Amino acid sequence: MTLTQLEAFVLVARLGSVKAAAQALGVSEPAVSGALAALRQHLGDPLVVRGPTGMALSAGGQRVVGIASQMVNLAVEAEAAIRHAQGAPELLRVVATSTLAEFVAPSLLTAFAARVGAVEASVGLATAAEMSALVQERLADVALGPRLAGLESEPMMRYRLVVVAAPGGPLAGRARAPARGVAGVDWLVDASGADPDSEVGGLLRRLRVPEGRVKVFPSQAAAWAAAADGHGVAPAVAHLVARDVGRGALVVLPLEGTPIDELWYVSTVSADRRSPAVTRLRRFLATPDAMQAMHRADGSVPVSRFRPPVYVTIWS
Amino acid sequence: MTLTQLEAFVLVARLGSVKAAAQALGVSEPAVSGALAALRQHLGDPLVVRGPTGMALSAGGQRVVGIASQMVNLAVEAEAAIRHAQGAPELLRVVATSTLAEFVAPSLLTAFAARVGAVEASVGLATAAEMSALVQERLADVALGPRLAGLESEPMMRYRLVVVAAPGGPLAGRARAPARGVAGVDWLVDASGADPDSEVGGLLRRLRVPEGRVKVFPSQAAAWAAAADGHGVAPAVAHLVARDVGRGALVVLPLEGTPIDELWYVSTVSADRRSPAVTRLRRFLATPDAMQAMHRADGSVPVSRFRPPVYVTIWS
DNA sequence: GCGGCACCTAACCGATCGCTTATCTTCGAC
DNA sequence: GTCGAAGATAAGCGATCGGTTAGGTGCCGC
Repeated sequence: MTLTQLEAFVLVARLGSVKAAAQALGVSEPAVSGALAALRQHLGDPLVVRGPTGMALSAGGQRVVGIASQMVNLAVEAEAAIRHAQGAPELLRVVATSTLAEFVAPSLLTAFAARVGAVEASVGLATAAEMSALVQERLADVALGPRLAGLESEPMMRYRLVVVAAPGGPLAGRARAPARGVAGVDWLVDASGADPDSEVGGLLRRLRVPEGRVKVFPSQAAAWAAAADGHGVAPAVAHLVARDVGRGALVVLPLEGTPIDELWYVSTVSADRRSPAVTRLRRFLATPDAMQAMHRADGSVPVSRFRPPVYVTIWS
Repeated sequence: MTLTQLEAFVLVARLGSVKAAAQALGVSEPAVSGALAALRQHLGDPLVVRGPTGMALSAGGQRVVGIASQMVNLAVEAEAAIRHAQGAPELLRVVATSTLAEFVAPSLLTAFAARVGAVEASVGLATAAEMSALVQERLADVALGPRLAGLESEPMMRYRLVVVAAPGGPLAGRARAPARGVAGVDWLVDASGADPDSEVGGLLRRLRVPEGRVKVFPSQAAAWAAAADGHGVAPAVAHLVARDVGRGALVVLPLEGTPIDELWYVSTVSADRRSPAVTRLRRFLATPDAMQAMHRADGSVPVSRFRPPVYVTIWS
C-alpha cells in the first residue's frame, strides 16, 4: 500500500473513471489501472467496480475511500508543516478554468502575494469536473471557476459572457439574431470550450454548435485574435474584451441567448481543513484590492515577469 | 515518503532511539537509520537529532510526527475496514510482558473470543518501553503489563511477586532473610527479567543482583523448572506457582523486600480511537468470566490446541 | 585520550514501484 | 452482430525501496 496507489484509488472513486483520474494525475491510463490493481490485491477487495455510470465503490471501497483520502491529505500537510517550520513561503496551488487562469489568476495572486507576503503561488488548469477532486485530494488548495459541489464555494466575481466577431461579419448591425444566424461559422474557443461542464461548453451545447465547428486555441487571447481576423466567432468575457470592442477590433454579436450573466466562484475545503494561506486568500478576495486586481486583468503581462516572492507558474 | 519511512520515524521519535525502534520493528538498525535518512532528505529536515537524552525532535519533526502517526494509524484502519466489510473476523493484536503472554493472555483471549466471536487474537511479546509506542502506532491494539503513560491504562488484575527456589536451599526455614542471603546464587528469569522497566527487572535492581548472576530462560515455566531442580532462585507470580509450592516442588523464600503486591494493567488508545473489538475486550475484562480465565491460567495448555475462531499465535 | 556505544554511511541485492507502449477483454450501443 | 470505448493485462524499463553486512564517525565516561 503506497500513497501513490491510494491517490489513484481515491481519484478514480471521485471522478468515476480510470481515464479521468489518469488525466488529472497527468499519467497514462494503465499507470492508474496498475496502481489500482496493486491496491486491490493488497487489500483483497475490488474497491471500485464497473457500474452503469462509471466506476462505483464496492462495500469495502466505501469504507476505505475516506481513510485513503485522509492519508493523502496528511501527506500534503506533512510537507506543508515542514515548509512552515523552516520559514519557507507557504505553497498555494490554485486550479482554475482556462480563462481565469489566463486573465484573472495571475494578477489576483500577484496582488495577494504582495499583500500578505511569504506565499508562493502557482496556477494550474483543470476542467470543472476535475477541480473538485483535485481540491479534495489536496492536489490543489484553491479552485477558481464554477460553483463546485462538495466544497465550500463562494462567489468571487460577476462576469458577462458574450459572443464576439470581427466587425462586418454576417450578423453585424442586426438588433437580434437567432442562433442559426451563425450556422456554418467556426467557433473559436480556448481550452474551456472543450470542457462540457464549463459555461462556454454549455453555451455551445445550447446553441447546438457541431463538434467540427469548434476550433480550440491554446489561449483565449489567440482565439480572440483569430476572431478579430475574421476567422469566426468567439465566446468572450465582456469586460476582458472591452478594450478590443472599444477600439473596434471586435464587435459583440446580438445573439439569441446572450449575454449570459454568470458568477465565478472560489472553492476550497471546509474551514477547519484549510491552510492559513487559503484562509487569507479567501479573506483577500473580499477586499477592494482583489476586485481591482481581477478587473485590471488584461492578460498582457507575460507569466515570466513575476519575480519572488511570487512565482506564478502555469501547469497543465 | 513511504509509510515504512513514516513508521520508522515515528517509532524513533517515540522510543528516543534508532536501535529501540529497529528492535520494535524487528529489523536491523541500519534499516531504520536508512528509512530515516530517506525521509529526512525527502522533507529536507533532520526530523530527529541526537540529544543528551536520546533522539529529540527538531522543530519540523515536532510538527510532522503527529501527522505521520496519523497516517500510519489510518493505514491500519484501512486494512481493518476492509476485513470488516468482508465479514472477516476482527484482528486483535495484543502485546504483553513475557509472563502475561505465557500464562494469562492465552486463556484470557480464548475466553474472550468464545464470548464475543468473530475475533482473531494474537499475542506478542514486548518490553515495557516498547509497549506504549507499539499501541500508539497501532502495531498492536492492546497492551497487557505495567501502567503505561500516554495511554488509557486500567488495572486488570492484582498479583503478588515472590521469589521461589527448591526446598532445602540456603534460605530454607529462615523466617526473614536479607538480600545478601542469596548472594552468589543464580537468578533464573524469563525475558522480562532482562527488561529493566519490568517489575522483575526492578526487583533485581533493588536487590543489586549482578548481571552475571541473571540467567534468562525462554519461558517462565522453564525458569521455574530450573529453580525446582536447584539451579538457583526465581522470581515468580505467587498464584502461578501455587500448585508447585503446594506439592512441595518449590518453596517461597522469605526474602527481604518480598512479597511485592502489584497490578497488571490493560492499556489501549483513547476511547474515540478504539476499534470495536478493543472496546469489547476492555468491557470483558470486568466480567467474572475474565477473572476466572486469568486465574485459571496455568500455562499448561499448548498454544496449538486453540482452534478457530481464535488463533492465538505468539510473535516476538 | 581512549574505549565503547549509538548513529550514520557505504555497498550491495532482490523485490517492488511507477511508468511506458501495446494488446486483450468486456460490455453497451446501434 | 459488430463496433467502439473503457478498463485490464502484458511486457519491459529504470528508479526506488527495504533490507542486509561491514565499516566509519562523533560523543560520552573513565
